[in-house]
Amino acid sequence: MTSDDNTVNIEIAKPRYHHGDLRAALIEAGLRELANGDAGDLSLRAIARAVGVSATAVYRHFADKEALLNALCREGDARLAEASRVAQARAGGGRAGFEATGHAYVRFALDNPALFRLTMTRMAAVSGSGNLDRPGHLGRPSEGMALLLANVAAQASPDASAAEQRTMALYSWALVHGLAVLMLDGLVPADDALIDAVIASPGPGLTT
Amino acid sequence: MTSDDNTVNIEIAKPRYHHGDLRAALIEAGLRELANGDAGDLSLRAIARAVGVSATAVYRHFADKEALLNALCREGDARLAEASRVAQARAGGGRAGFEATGHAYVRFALDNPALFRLTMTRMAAVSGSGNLDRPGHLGRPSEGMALLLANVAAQASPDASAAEQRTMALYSWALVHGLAVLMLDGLVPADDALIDAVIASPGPGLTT
DNA sequence: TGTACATCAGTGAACGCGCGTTCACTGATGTAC
DNA sequence: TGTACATCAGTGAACGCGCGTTCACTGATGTAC
Repeated sequence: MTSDDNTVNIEIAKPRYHHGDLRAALIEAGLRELANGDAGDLSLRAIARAVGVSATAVYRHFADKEALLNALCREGDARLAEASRVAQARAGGGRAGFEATGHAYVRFALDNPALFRLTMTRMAAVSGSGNLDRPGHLGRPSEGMALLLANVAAQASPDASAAEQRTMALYSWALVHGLAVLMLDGLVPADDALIDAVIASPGPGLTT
Repeated sequence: MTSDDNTVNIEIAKPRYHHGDLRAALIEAGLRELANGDAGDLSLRAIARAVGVSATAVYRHFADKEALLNALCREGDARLAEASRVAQARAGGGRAGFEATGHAYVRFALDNPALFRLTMTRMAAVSGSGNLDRPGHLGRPSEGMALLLANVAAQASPDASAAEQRTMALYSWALVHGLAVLMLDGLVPADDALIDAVIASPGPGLTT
């Protein structure tokens, strides 16, 4: 101890990961990276680094990078679903419910751009490809979409055929999804009033 | 010439790039790579390789990788515009024109998934951010979108305000764009009949 | 309560890879006189 | 028509980088007796 040690030499515990659920911590860190992050950049090493763990440690919990990303995809879907549930609870059912969940969908995308992209891009592969076409199913391509689609179905006129209802659901999903992506890509200003205006619009309808 | 040279030793001209417009050839090769390709993978070196030229040669024609990708984006937009024009010419104006250009938009996306993604993702940056909000403009966020939007505008009821027309245009764009992206991501089956059904649908409308 | 041992979640070094970009260069093309 | 020279579009070697993944390992934890 001959050194110029006039500072209190706090021996900071090495920022190694010690206790708790590393798997969960990795997912959390992945989400954090996505939050700051440009979607495509996300690397396994960066996530491990963010947790303070060697890259190798990841393989104790995930088969490979793909598996980690898939877990993030599932988490994104769950969070989108939660946002939808909250919106639904506030707005009730019917048209208001549709508009609320639709708005929540777009908002979620704008608030979590990289996560939203990753989620949607991987969803089909993660959950077995899109099942909007499963006969008899209105479609629950992901937990996150279930409420939005249910609201559309609830609105459909009672004499609509199953196919018509399906088309209606897809129509609404496409509308909201497209709005989200256009705003994400900067092709349309990301503006709450604009979101509402579009979702509330009667649309072009049929003018023959 | 002592070797076992019983084959006709055709001295194949080194597949170097010699004549013509390397810039154009690089763009062409980039499009080809995108056609087989998973969007994010596209590398400058791969494109150069595809043309048969050293990676370094690219810098004679583009400032950097970014500039090359931007050129591909512009080309994608131009091709989408061309597809729209063809569809429009076949269908004429009015509702039929909208449906035709809308279908062409989705088809283009399905036929050129990586190019479509790259184009849309970069468009705002390439052409100066989205200008759907330029006052007085219906919006021409890209050459490729102009026709679709024009068709929507032509359909709008004559007493609609500028804001209403704008909303209507965005509505239709979002619908078509969303459909394209959902199909691209495998969340919805990529099916021409389904495209038509959605585009022709009156939509959920207003049920109060 | 104490000891022997298996399990398990981490470690750091190392691998091979392809990337974007720089550098000094070369050889063909075209122009001036 | 011939020579000198500038221009320009390519070249290949090299750079530093971060990546995903493998490997043999270590040290703490928990269980059996």
